[in-house]
Amino acid sequence: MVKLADVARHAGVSSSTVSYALSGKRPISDETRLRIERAITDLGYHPNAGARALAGKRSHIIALVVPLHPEVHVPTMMEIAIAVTVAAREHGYDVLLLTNDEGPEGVRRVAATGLADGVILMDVRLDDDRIPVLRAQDIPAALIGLPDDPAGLSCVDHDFATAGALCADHLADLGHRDIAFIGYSSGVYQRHAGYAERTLNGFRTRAEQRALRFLHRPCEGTYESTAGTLARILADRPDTTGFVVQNEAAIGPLLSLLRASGRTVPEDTSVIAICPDTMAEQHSPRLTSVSGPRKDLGQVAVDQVMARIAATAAGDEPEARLLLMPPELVVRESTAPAPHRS
Amino acid sequence: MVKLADVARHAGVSSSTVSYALSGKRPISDETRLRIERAITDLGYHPNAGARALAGKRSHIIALVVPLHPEVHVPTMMEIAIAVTVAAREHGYDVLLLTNDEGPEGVRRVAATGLADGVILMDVRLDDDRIPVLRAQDIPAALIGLPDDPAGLSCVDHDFATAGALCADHLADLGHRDIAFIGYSSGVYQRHAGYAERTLNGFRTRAEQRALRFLHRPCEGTYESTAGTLARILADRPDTTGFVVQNEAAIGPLLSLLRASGRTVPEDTSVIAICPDTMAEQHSPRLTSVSGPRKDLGQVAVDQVMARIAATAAGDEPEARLLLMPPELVVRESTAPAPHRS
DNA sequence: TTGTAGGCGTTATCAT
DNA sequence: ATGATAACGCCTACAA
Repeated sequence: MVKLADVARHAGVSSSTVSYALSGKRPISDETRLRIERAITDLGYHPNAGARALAGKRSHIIALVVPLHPEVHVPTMMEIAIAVTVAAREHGYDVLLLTNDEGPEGVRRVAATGLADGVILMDVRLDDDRIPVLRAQDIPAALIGLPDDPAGLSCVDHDFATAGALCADHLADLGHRDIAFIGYSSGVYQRHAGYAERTLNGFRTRAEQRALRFLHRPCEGTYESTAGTLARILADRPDTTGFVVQNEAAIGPLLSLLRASGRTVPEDTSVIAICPDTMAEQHSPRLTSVSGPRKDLGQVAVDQVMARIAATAAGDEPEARLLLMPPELVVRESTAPAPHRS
Repeated sequence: MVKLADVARHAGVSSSTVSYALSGKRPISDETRLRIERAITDLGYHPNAGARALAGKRSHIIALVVPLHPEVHVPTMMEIAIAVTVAAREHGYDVLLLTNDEGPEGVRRVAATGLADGVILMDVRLDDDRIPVLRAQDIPAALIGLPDDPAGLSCVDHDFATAGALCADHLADLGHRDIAFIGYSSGVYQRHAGYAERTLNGFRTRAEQRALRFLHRPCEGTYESTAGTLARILADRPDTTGFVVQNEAAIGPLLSLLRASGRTVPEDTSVIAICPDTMAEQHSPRLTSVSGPRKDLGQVAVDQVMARIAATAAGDEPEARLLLMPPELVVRESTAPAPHRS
C-alpha cells in the first residue's frame, strides 16, 4: 500500500506539502505540484479513507435513510436515491444506505460513530421518531417530506396541496361537477404520511371553492380493489365524470375498467393523475397529470445537508429551510370538457 | 467526544482491555466486562469509525453498485438492495451506494481508498467492464448476475434458463401448441444483459423438445407498444393460444388488450408471466408465474463477499462460487388447457 | 486475565 | 512556499 509519505519521498518534498497539494488549502508552486502529481500517478497513490476521516474529522459520507413501506412508489424513491448519490459525489461525498429497521437508532449510530457527516431522511412522517434524535444530537440533516413541526430543520418536498388544487381547478375549468378522488390505501392515511393528506386537503379546499361535488376513496391499487372502488363510486355518484388518481398502481386498472364498462376517456370521463411524467406517458390515452418539479428533490436535499455540514464545521448555526416545490400540470389526452348531462 | 481511553479510565482498566472487551478477541473476566459496559453506557461511548478503520484495516463497509438502466425492474432491484443492507448489518457492515456513472473507476476508488472492504455488483452484463478492475486489484466481490467468464468470481443469479423451460413445459403440458414469448425491449437484448438471453434460450430449447411453435417478440412495455406487439403476433400466428411474458410493464397492458379483443383468460388464451409473486397476485386474473427463489439474492451475495473478505484477511485464496437459484412455478388463474381447435 | 506501547496514514499547527 | 511534528482514536503484538 502506497501512502502519503511515499509520494512525498518520491517527489522530494515533505508529506505536509503533498497533503496541502491535494487539499488545495495552501498555495503550492506549480513546479512542486507537478512533481507531486507525477509521483502520485507513478506510484498509484490513493489516500486512505480511514486516516483521512480520523485526522480530518470528516468521513465525507452522508447517510440516506430509505423507507421500507410497501406503499411508497419504489421507482420514485429510487430515482431520488440515485439523484442523491450523484449530487453527493459532486461534493466529494459518498452515500451510505440505511434502512429503517434499525429505527432511529441507526441514525444515531452513524452520526455518533462519525461514520456519516450528515443524514438525509426519506419518507418523513408527520410525527417521525427519527426527528428527536436529529434534534438531540444536532446532526446535520435534510428531510425529504414535511414533519409536524419543521422548526429548525431543513426540509424539501413536493407542494402536494397545490397539486391537489391544480387537479380541482383543471376539472372545474372543463366543466366537470362530480369528481371522484382515488387515493392510496387507507394505511397510508393512517400512517400520517402527510403527503396524502396534504394533497387531499388542497384538493378539497379548491373543490369547495369551485363548488364541485366530490368523493374520496382509498384504494389498494390491485385490479380487484380498484374494480371495487370504482363500482362503489359509480353506485354512490352515477354522475361522476372526472377522476383524480393519486395511486400509481391503480391507474392501469382504472383505465382498463373504464374501458370495459363502456366509458370512453376522455369523451365520457376525464382522468387526471398525480404521478411522474414518464408514467403518465406510458398509458393510453396518455394521461393529463400533475407531477413533480424539474429539479430533483434529492439534489436539493444534498445541497441542504452540505450547507448544514459546512455551517456546523464553521461553528455557525445552520439556517433552516423549508422548500415546497411547485408541481406542474401537463395536459395530455385523458381530460376533456365534461359531457352534456343526459 | 468520549473516547476509548475515557471509558478505560472510568472503568479503572486499560484501554486495550476495553478494546478487547468490545471486539471479543480475548477473554475478559465477567466483572471487568460489567464495569466496562457500565462505563460505556454511563459515558455514552461510541467507537470512532475512522479510527477503527485506520487501525483495524477494515472499514466495515461494502459497496453496492446499482444499475441506472431504465429497463431493469426497479422494485426488484430495490428489494435486493434492501436485503443487502439488512444482511450486511447482521455482519456488522454498512452499505455504500454506488451508481454506475463513475464507471469502473468508482469500484476502483472505493477499494483503493479503503472506503469499502468489498463490493457487490448488480446488473452484471456478459462482458462487464467492472470485472477487469475486480480481477486486477483482487477486490473481494460478489456479482448478482452472470458474466461471460465467471472464473474465479463469486456469482449468484436466478436460473433463468430453467425459468424459460418451466414456462414451455407448463404450456405444453396444457396442450398449447402455438406460443408467443413477449420479452423486454430490444435494447435489453443488445446490451447483452444475459438474463434475457438465458431465459429465451431455456425456453427455446424446451419448446423445441416439446414440439411447440413459437414466436419471440421484444416489447417496450408501454400500452401502445404492447398493442402493436400483440397485433403483429396475432397477425403472424392467429392460432396462438399461449403467452409467456418476461416484461413487468407489459403484463397489465397485455391483459387489458386481450380482454378488449374478446379473448378470455384463461379459457381462450393462457398467460404465464416471469415476474415476482407479488406482481402476479396483483393482476386479474391472478397470474400463473415463474418467480425467483425464496432466499433473496441480496443475502447470498452478502454471504459471498463476507466469505471473500474473511479469506483475503486470512491470506487464503477465496473460493469461487457460482450459484444459480432455481425458480418456482406457481399455477394461478391465468393458465388452462388449450381450447379445441375450431 | 490484564497492561504497555507502537503504529495505522492524514491533517493541521507551528515554524522557517 | 515549504518542513517538522504532534495529534486523531483505535488495534494488537508483546509483556507480565
